Amino acid sequence: MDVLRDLNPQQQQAVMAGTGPVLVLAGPGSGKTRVLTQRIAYLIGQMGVRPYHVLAVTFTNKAAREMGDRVDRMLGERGRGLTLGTFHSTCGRILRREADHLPFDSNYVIFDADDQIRVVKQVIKDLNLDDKRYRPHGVHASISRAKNELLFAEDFPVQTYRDEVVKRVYLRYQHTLLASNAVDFDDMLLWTAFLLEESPAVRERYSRRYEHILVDEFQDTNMAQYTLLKHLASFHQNIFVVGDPDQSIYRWRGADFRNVLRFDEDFPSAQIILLEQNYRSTQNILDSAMAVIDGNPHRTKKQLFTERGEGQKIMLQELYDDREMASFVVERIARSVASQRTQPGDFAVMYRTNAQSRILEEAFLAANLPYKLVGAQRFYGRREIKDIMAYLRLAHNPKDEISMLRAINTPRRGIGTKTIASLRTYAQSLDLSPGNVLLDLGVGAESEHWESLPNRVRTTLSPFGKLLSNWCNFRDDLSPLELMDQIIKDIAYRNYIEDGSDEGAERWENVMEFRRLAADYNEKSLMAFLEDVALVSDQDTLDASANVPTLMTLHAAKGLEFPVVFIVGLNEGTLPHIRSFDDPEAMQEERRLLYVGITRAEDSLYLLHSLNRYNFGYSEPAEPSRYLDDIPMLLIDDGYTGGQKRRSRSSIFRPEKWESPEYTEQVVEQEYSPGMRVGHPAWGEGMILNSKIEDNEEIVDIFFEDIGLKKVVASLAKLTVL
DNA sequence: ATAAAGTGACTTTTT
DNA sequence: GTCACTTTAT
Repeated sequence: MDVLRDLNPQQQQAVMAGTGPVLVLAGPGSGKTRVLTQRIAYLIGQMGVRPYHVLAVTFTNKAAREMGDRVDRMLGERGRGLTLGTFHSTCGRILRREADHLPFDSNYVIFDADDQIRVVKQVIKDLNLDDKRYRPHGVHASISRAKNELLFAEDFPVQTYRDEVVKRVYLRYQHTLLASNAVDFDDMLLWTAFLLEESPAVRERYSRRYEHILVDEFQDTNMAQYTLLKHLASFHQNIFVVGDPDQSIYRWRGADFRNVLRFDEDFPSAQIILLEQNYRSTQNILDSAMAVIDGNPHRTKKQLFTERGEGQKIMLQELYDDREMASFVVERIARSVASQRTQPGDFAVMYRTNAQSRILEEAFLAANLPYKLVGAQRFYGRREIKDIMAYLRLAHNPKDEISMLRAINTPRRGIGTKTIASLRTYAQSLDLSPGNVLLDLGVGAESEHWESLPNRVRTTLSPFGKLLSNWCNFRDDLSPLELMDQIIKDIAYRNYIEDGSDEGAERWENVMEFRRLAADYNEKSLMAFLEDVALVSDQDTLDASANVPTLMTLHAAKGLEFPVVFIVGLNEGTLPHIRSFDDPEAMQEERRLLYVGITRAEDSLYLLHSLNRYNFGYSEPAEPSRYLDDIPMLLIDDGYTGGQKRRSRSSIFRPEKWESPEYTEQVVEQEYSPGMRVGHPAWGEGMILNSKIEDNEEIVDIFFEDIGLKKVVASLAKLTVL
């Protein structure tokens, strides 16, 4: 196979490894996707394995699609029939097929993060628990963790009183899901692992079917995923995994990079292959990445190398605050593009938390430069999309209680909390789902439930029940798009959403966009549409076609590469994030996160930190990230020779608009002096401690009674002299 | 039952 | 500073 000529010896060794377990430890940019796809091509093209017997799993749809495209290019027709998908979609398919062995039907719906929290909230309310003491997010996190550890509610370990409460919530949570004929993300893995574990016949069937298993990003697997892989490989041990423990960044989601070590123990005959040659970055970038990651204990050091040469130094820049950081980024990009050396699409800006994106977006908007932001939440999380989804889901599966609760009074149709409560209690007393009672009430006085319910309740519910039963009747004869249009018309959704405001118009635009997405499913089922929408990830929404800079979190950046990378907010508290401070394991993950970010860069890397960082909308003094100290000076270009003034104040960057005539000609006078008392709209009253003019701005230190010392720019803060 | 006004948590990362 | 949820007034 001549493709092998393009591979280095280690890559070739991996691609052509014989049968049995193989562990490929692949550094960043070492061509792991190529190895995976070539391996598939090798198995099918050279070893005569039928595509039907090959299973390849990834974490994102995008990665799966990319691999699929590459395999397609190499094998064409010969590759048809290969199973290639994310863990969740693969499990989803198995669960639908094997629903007979499971406590739900094959037309189950998938509860997304938002639905999961809603269920927990509902349960906490139903159990009369205090949602201040037991925060839905926290309780859900405990449940999710348990599921990832393959623990059902019945087996939830109880050591504290809180555990006891969580267990009760978990039991009822799971009950609600099953009554709704629903599974959550964690369940998809959990039920599949359970199925393979409990039913030897099913296990054997799938293990024989998937004779060759390939896994991408293996370091991100959790216990459930690892277990199900082990079961699938139980008959043949033909499991080929690719991963990098240094790029494990999903610990909070249950991922355990120790699965890489476990693999070696569970499959003692495993061949281990190291890929260390990097084809992406310059040596300076790799050296700084290694300098950062070497700060983590207990790891096997990797020696990443490239044939690309040293390249430019790492650009380190200190700025006054996040706003200046954003302006700096935009300015640099604009200048670089203007100089014709680069294209807008060559740039990526990465940050630790989503909240940091806003200030960047504002800077791009202000400069009139287009950009794209990675994040599905922006679309699928919108109220109007969730509303329509609730209706579609309800039509598909009337048992879905969460969708029922959302749809029943959106738009308002006079069904309030009281009415809903009596519907729920009544349904519960008969062990029916509220949706089914609702459906039946649609027929009016003929309904078997009619006499049992108060007049007010049944007359308000009946019309909605009628609507719902209509949709349920249509659903199999209509395409997802036609059903959506019918629903939108029946509930007069446009009228509800378009209130004349710009926001209303935008919402309706989103609904139209959602329609276009549904139009792709004319030949497919409503179920397929619902499943795909539930399983899209942020990374999947990235469209590579637009030639504009990309903004994303460091998490979303994994697997991507860009000629120029900016990592912003390299401050203590942001990266590493303050929430990780007290947990050594979490701190190691923060470091890996930066490692992932650095290794995305091909040619240029900017590391930015600021003297002040915004937190909850307040600006407060900030320290540079500790990780910056780990990067050797000689790799760094901080705009000065020798790096002496590395963190000096004079390096503060001033955006251009501040140098516009109005600002530069007019000299700011010092208005405030120590001892004066002032009022601030948000922070209350305070006393001036110090005031000085800097870069034609008056910078005032104020001690506020309520929140302590703050540094503000007088012209921006709306101060009043008291 | 609903709209308006007030309160409090929230910001880590997502299939 | 923002969101979602709760209380209050209509």
